[in-house]
Amino acid sequence: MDTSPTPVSRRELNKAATRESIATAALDFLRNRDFNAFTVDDVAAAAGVSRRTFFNYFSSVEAAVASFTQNYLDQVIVELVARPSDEPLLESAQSALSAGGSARDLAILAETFTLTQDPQLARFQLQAWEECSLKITEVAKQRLPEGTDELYIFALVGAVVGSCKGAFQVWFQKHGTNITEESLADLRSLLASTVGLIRNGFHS
Amino acid sequence: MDTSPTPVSRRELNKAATRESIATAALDFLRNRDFNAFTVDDVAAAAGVSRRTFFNYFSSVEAAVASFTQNYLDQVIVELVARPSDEPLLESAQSALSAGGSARDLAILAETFTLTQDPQLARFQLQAWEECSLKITEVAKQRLPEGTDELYIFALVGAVVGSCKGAFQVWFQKHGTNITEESLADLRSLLASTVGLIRNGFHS
DNA sequence: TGCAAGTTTGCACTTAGTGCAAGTTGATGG
DNA sequence: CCATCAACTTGCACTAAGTGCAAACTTGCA
Repeated sequence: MDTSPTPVSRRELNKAATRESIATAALDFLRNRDFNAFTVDDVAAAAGVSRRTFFNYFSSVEAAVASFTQNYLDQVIVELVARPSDEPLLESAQSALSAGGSARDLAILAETFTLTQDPQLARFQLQAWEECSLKITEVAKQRLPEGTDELYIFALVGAVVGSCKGAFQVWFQKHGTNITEESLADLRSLLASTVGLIRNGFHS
Repeated sequence: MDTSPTPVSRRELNKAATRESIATAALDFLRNRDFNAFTVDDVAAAAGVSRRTFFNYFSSVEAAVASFTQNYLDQVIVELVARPSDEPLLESAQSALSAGGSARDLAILAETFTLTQDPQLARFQLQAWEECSLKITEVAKQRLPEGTDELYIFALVGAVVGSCKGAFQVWFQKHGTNITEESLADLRSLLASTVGLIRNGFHS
């Protein structure tokens, strides 16, 4: 457990570090400067990398910032596919959401709900959720019995992802980026309630 | 009914015509050329307008194309707020969705599910749905009894919008951009089923 | 008719994003 | 340890996006 089972090459480590460094630099600029008061060159310089390398990693500053949200949601998907495949889908979803991704990524995901004054950034965040939906749809198609109605699958995934996004927003309104054991417990509770509503219906 | 009740000035008519002309030109280019084989200058020229004017109306080609989706969803919202305010929300939603917006906007909305190979366009489409969610949230807050749980509202709106988006996708997979009385009836039926699932639950 | 307010346009400028070729760095086998 | 190859980084040059500004033009209104 102490030595990583997959021997990670120095190359991969470097790439990961560079990626991280760029994303962090981008986030810092977004936090501290006015929304449009900096350029890609600034971010690249702060990350200790050439402008060209920046674009080798991300197609824009917004994409770099959205990578945190991507990471978080990807982690949730990993948890989801790790669930036993005979477990009911909504239970798997709730477990995966409770397990969650890294606390740091979650904090940044929450923070980006405010940084979303910048419409271009908002669009990239939305795309992260959309890709999450696509991946979940794949999982759902494998889990649900052969020949399940397409509408059921698409509506289910859309409803789960859409309402959970809502739950994250409500959670952030209450707790801000303040991640503690209590606030995380509250998040789990909100997500559980949400999944419950999806399962049992909103009954208008 | 023959003369418009609100006297629309020539100014407004001109602006609307220009806007329409630009959006249509943008859509045509997207249909006929390869995704990145044309520029804003091309679109502006085709619309009979200067490059600068293009940017007075839309911030990008993608925004121009997404305006059709915007229009359609805005129309649905208009239908929604027109419903009696004592009607249960989910019934209002279903009626509004059945009434729908213009058939042309709907056809284009459907079509954009394929044009979505272009990620930047996809992001603008997602933003249209997101703004739709925001507006519905406003309506929901006014309709639901004072003091309704925030989570309930956000989850409900997220679930409705997310699952209906799914329904539109399923519908488009079946019918393409072919809008007939039959296909529209099928769309209404799909949306009704979807709202039913939201109301009564997915029961995993 | 003539003035005020709203719209369009051209121009100049900064920045985003990309292809390409040359330079650097890490992995690998002798 | 070195030679070699593949992967990664960088600089350069270029196209096109997007914006501020001021001049020209349209429309509304008295």
